[in-house]
Amino acid sequence: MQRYFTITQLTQEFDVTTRTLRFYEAQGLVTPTRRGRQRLYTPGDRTRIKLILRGKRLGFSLNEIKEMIEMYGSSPGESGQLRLLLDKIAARRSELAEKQRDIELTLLELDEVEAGAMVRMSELAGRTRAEEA
Amino acid sequence: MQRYFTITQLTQEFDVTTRTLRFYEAQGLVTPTRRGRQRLYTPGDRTRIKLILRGKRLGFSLNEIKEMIEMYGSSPGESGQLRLLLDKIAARRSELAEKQRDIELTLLELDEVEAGAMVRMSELAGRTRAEEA
DNA sequence: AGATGAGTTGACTTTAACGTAAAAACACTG
DNA sequence: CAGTGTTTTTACGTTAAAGTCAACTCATCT
Repeated sequence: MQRYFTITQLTQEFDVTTRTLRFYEAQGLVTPTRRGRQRLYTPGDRTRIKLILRGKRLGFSLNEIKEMIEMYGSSPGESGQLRLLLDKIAARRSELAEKQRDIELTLLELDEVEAGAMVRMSELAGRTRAEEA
Repeated sequence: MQRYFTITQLTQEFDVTTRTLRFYEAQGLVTPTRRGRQRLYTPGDRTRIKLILRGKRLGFSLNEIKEMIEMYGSSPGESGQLRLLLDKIAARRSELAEKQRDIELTLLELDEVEAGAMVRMSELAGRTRAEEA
């Protein structure tokens, strides 16, 4: 049961460079503790990195990702801030829903392209058999 | 029934700048015809622009998008090329599937954040009623 | 003819997200 | 204790995807 991860452990696990992790730190996306100069990443830091990379795969910018991550930790005491938080959540949800639709459409189009390719494939096979005969 | 779109029509419809559309053209992503110097976009060009923007929303780079768009138009006559095409399709599909999973996870987390916020909200409401009494 | 407005080209600038290289600090290993 | 490997800081470079600005063309309106 390991309490801390070194930077290289994480770069290997997530296939990123140290430069990348330090950059994320400079942007305030993670804040590993230090033993002397050395960075020590907690399991919590590791989770945040996972969130960051997931956000990137979905095409969010680091700034957007930062906002989302901050939503996770925040528990605003004031009702106005709570409303703002709920609004942000709703906004993100509809963005994600749009991405879902985009994916569905793209998958459908891939189906069509593939179907076309299969047809061509069988045409080729037929021609080959004909030539063999 | 309009055969052509001007560049500004499309910038308004898709909320992009002319610079953007010209840039996409320079990258070979669209190739509007010309009347003199002026660009004329066909409905087909318009569709391609839609595809580009959809790709961007999903976090694909313009190069990746170009590859995908070229897949659509391609009908390779040779079986090796066909295999390559099918492989690319499969690769894209799994990428998209990963994005779908990423979205699901993110949505679940948003649910949690929202639930937390609702709890806080009702706490605040309770306190307010208590103070009124 | 002059002004107005849409469109074009070309060049330079910007921003995000890192890459790369240099120099120095530590930790161990023979 | 010299050498080796890992990590750190600092600083400059790079790439993708446009933004911005200037000068120009062309058609149209007055």
